[in-house]
Amino acid sequence: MDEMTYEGVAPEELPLFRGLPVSRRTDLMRHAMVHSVSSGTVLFEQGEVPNFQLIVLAGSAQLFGRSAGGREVLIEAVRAPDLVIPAAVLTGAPYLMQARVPEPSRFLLIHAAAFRAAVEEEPLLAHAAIGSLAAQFRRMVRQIKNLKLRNSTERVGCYLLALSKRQGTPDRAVLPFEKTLIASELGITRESFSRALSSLGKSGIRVDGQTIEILDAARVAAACAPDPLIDGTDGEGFAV
Amino acid sequence: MDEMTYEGVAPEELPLFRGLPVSRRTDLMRHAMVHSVSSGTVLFEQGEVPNFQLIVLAGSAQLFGRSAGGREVLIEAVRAPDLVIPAAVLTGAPYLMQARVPEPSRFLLIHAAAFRAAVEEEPLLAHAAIGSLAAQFRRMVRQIKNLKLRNSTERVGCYLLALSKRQGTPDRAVLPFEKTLIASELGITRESFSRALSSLGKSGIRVDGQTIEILDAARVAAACAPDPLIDGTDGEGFAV
DNA sequence: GGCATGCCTTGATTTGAATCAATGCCAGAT
DNA sequence: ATCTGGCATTGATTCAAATCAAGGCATGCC
Repeated sequence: MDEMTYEGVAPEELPLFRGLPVSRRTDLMRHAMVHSVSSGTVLFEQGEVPNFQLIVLAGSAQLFGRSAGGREVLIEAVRAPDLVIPAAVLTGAPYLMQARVPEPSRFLLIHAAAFRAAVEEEPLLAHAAIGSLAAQFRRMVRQIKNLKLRNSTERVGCYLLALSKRQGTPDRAVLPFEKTLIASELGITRESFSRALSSLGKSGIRVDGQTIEILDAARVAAACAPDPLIDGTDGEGFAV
Repeated sequence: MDEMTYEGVAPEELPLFRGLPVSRRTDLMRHAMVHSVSSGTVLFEQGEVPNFQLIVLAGSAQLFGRSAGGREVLIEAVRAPDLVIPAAVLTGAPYLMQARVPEPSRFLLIHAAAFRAAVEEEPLLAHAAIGSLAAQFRRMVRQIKNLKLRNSTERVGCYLLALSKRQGTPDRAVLPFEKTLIASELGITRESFSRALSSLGKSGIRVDGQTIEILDAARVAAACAPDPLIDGTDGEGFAV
């Protein structure tokens, strides 16, 4: 299929809404709309107070942290289906990150007040919000451990191993976005990322554009000490 | 008062339980117990599956991340009254951090399954859990921004400014624990922390043991570029 | 007292990563 | 086909922070 721009779920099919009383769902949908946005769109800026709970129906959003000096780093990518920073929306606190869209994507926007009210009253929604919040919290903890306990080469190596595992291809990994972005996600410069990749060459890694061949995963693991409590994912305990 | 070892709230007075149907509260308390623990106690290890939701009634808990190599860093301190990593308990996923107690403290322990069930069914509890999760998520995001966007001296300077503000003493800050620990929280070595403090001397800071005099907060701020979206706290939106 | 022990500071040195700079390599536009 | 702009690599160099090493200053203990 070409024009696969808009894959993903229809709003009514969201696991988030599964099992919800029909009245509740229609009520929520009255305070909601679907937005299709093109690559590059800024969804919100850091410092803004949330107006909507955004839900990724298709595509993804990238969350950036920016310093006063204008330097910008990728903190997280949110993929469909998930909530975009429920922590800010549910507390009504200003966003700590900017959200941008790296590919054509579709979002469900629910007015913040309506979403908060619905979560307060509806245990199933609360459950979904808790699942999303918990998963996001744990991703942040993993990232902090990664930053504090590993050097840059280890971070890169473990990133590749985790990626290949997630993609189901033990002998290679395809980078999901530009190397510069990945570098900032890993807390290093693009140059250091490039050097880390080439220094992993002696552990059995070959770089070909966005594709990284992993010739000897065991050797990479020996060099980088992957750890399920840092690199793992929690699986789909709570779908949204 | 001497013997102020056990300050803090009584379990029945927890905001968490405020407004809860009495039946629910007694039901929860049947699955709960209060534990008073001495300094140094390990509450749980990273990798363990949670048995209890721990709630800090008095004192605090420190959360550490450990690498395979045995290196250990402070990730967060949880102070009364708050939940200790609801993210792990509510998802049933293994702890990503070890919890230790740095001072005599008192905890309420609620059996994990009972706590999960209660949160599922009781909107008020769900609300409290969401508030705690959201606040903790945001603290992690701030920490990541701090690590990725600042150098070590900036981190130390902003830490001191935030501390003095939190303590209500604009002209000084009292370090809440050993410098080695704070250093690991800030992602640097104790030596670098010490050097950062002395290099902040030329911005108007004097070190006297655990007390740091801030002679000229404006100059420190100029050197370290504090940012409410990194150093701020969200206030007590959701008390637990 | 004297002497461990733990925590911190300071200095010397090394090292990992950032920065600076140049070049290469596309994909898309003309 | 040639130009162009964005991204990536590579090398040279600088710089920040870690590491290594020594000493200081408490506190508690015998």
